[in-house]
Amino acid sequence: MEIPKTYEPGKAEERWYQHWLNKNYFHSTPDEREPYTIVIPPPNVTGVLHMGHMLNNTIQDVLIRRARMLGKNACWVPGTDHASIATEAKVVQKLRQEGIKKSDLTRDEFLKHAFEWKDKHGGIILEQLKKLGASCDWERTHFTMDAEYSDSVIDVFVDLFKKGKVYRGVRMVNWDPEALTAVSDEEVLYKEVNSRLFYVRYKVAGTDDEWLTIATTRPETILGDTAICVNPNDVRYKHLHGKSAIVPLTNREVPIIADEYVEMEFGTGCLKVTPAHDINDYELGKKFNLATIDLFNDNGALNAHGLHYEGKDRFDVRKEIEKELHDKGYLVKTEDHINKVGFSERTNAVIEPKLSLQWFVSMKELAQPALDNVMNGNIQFHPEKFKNTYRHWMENVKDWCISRQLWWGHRIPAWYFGPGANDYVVAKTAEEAQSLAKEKSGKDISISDLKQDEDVLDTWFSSWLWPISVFNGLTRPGNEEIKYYYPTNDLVTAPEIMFFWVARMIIAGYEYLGDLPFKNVYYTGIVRDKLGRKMSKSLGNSPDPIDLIEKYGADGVRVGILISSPAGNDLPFDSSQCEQGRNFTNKVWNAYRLVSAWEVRELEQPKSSVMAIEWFENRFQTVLAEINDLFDKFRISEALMAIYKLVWDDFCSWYLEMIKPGYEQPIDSKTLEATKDFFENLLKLMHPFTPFVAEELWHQLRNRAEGDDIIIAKWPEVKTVNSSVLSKFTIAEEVITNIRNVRKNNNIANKVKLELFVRKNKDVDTAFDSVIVKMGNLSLMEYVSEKVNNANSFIVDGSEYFIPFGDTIDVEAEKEKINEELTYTKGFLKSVQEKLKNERFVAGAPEQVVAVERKKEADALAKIALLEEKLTTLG
RNA sequence: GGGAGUUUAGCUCAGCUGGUUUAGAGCAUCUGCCUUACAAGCAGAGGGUCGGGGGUUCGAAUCCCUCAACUCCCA
Repeated sequence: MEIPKTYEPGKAEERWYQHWLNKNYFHSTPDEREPYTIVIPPPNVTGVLHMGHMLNNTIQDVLIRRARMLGKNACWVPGTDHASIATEAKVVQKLRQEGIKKSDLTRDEFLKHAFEWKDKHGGIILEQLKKLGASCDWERTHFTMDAEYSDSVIDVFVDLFKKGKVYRGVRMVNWDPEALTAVSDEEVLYKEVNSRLFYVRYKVAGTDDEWLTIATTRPETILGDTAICVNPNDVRYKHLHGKSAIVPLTNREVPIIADEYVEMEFGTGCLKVTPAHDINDYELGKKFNLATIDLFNDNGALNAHGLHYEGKDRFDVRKEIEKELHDKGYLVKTEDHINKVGFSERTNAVIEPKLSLQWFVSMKELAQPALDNVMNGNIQFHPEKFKNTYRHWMENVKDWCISRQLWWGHRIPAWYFGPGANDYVVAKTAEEAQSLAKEKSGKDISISDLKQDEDVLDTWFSSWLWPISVFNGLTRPGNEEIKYYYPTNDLVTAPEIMFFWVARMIIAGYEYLGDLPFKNVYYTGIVRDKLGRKMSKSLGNSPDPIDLIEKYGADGVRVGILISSPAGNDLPFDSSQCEQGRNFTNKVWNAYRLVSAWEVRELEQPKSSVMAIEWFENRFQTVLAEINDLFDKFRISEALMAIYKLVWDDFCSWYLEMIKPGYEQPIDSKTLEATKDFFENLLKLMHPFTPFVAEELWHQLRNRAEGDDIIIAKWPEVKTVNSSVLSKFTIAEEVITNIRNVRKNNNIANKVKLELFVRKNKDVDTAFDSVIVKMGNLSLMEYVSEKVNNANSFIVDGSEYFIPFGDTIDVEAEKEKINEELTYTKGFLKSVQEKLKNERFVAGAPEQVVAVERKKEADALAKIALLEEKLTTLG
């Protein structure tokens, strides 16, 4: 049967994925084995796969597949997140295209549309993950709005409320006037924008013509001013302390207060204070008991406090008020100014700090165990540098605003029974709420009198329970699965969501199960394009992962994306890396083609093959130990590189060439069997990274019994290494490379057999001579006591090697080469000798270090002598 | 404004508590080969004063200080 010259991934991938599914290999149930668990960072339910997912999920699959081979009960839980803001925005947009306004729908009608949308687009991303080869336990697929999951979210809200950790309060929130919702601090992007600084003068009350000038970037908020603030140390304004100023246009009188918060150098050193519309002013307002005047409607237009500007948008008012201030003589001047403005991550609207009644989680106490257990190493971050960032945040943690003015999500289980600020209860159901309300109010209240809070919970308020709720750890406490799978092992995610998600999962873990949610957190980098830009939909610079898989094969893409992505570093992605990955799968494919084509016969095993096998055995063991170590340290791409080199360089370029019989020659069975064993072990190491081609060749290489699949094969065992074999081979390798160089320099074809004479200057091990003869294509290898004239020569490990080829030798070129080597060696010798001449070095450095330097000196001296001798011979 | 991190070959990165490192790998580059496993390949080669400056030390890519550039987080 003709085996194709290049590996064709498409069909094999589909076949093997289906095979794995049929065999139920991805499914896990608790048993007596050690569990190994990963919960997927749930992608947005309506999302599509992008390169960031590819990186993230490939790493998870590598970890889970290796764990499976190590004999652990591997469980990778997949699922999706309802992503309230993003999904609701998409549904609103889709309805708008159909001419339906959200405001025309009831909550139930809107949710019906939303669920339709979710059913249509939801889960596409999970199907895409299958193409990548993700070995998730699909029977465990969860969605953050599934009934039982939602129960756990509501339970936690009620519980935290009972513990006094959830409270309702007026707070300055980041208001998105477009989405008409509060957004969390983390969803605000600060950008530098060119704006203007307006210098406006306020009259000092009780004077005829004394003015003070303030500088502001937001003149439209003047109408909400309730104080002027100066620095108490500012001599320019000392006389004004305790006086009042008249706010332009409104003619309101406001106090002049003094606080060190004001920077004397900024602007004029006078700050206008608008507690309703700036977080710092709000704090000042609290401190000085100032009035707050809220100027804006929810949509960013001015309300009645805005006087004649009522109903106009904040940015229009900025322009108009500038003109009015100017016309009335209040505007002193304007300056160009660069300041940072917050934008909504979702709608890109300018965020308006706004006082609003919201629900909060009080974080300080909850955060403590989460901080401690990362700092003390119970939970490990990879790379560790992220601990610093984490600590900084956790030590300064602020209360978490968890209410969102949206419909898509978990509705807040608070029920209002009256107009008073405290006329509400928190309960899971209307019935419970009713009895609580009766109790609280002392009145007879019917269910229809209760009005449930309109808001939903922040999406992260459900995803922080992910590692617990996918095992129903809250709704069915202490169940078999939560006991078995929790704490999970490794979490693979992006550093951007360290606070949104990672920190909060840790908090929830300690609060609800008294234990960490995972032992290791592996932070991936951001996938960037060649120009270093973050890959994003809006830039259109992100390749479609599915296209890449079709072009290079899933294995090729997996290798391409992992080959240069150390933990925590950004990954500049270029599709040429996938090409490298595809080439790798093809290389292995062809190695198989070679091995499969040999005809076995009962032959004596050549010496060179015996040595090759002994060498590769040891080489494999060495690299295996390295790979295991790299995995333990989460240095995934380095582990991949080690495997890549082991397969390509050691196995294909060296080992197979060493044992390869001549063209159309048979092979002895011992060598063939050993080779197939090696091949199997290599496939095992490859399998986590390139599962498809590994499974394919596993089955091609040998006839397999039912169920003998590489996905559940046993990861190779580490054995002790005979390092002397390795060092002997290194010398043989160097001799062979030198022979090849002689061929190349003299234009001698590979087919032409050469003679090699060796003058040993010390004991030379001859174990690999047969390998040298074969790989160098020698007709003769002989040990001599005299140097050989008219020969190309080289020195390896103190011995001289001669290849007579008098006719073509280029004496000048040869001399030049020797001189170059001589210069280098002399330079090297000099640096070593300088060290050794230094008495303080000899006295101060450890004995071993000095001994090493002495050996370097001796070797260099011997080499120089040989080189100089060669030069004289050449004349 | 506060904090953290990064800076080693054209690119992406190794190089642990300073000493077999006049610095390694992969890719890219260059040269020669279509040698029947693979040109998606083989063989060989070139390429870095380790961001600049200063210091500690017998010895610094590695430790300290300083300057510069870039990145991220927080306000």
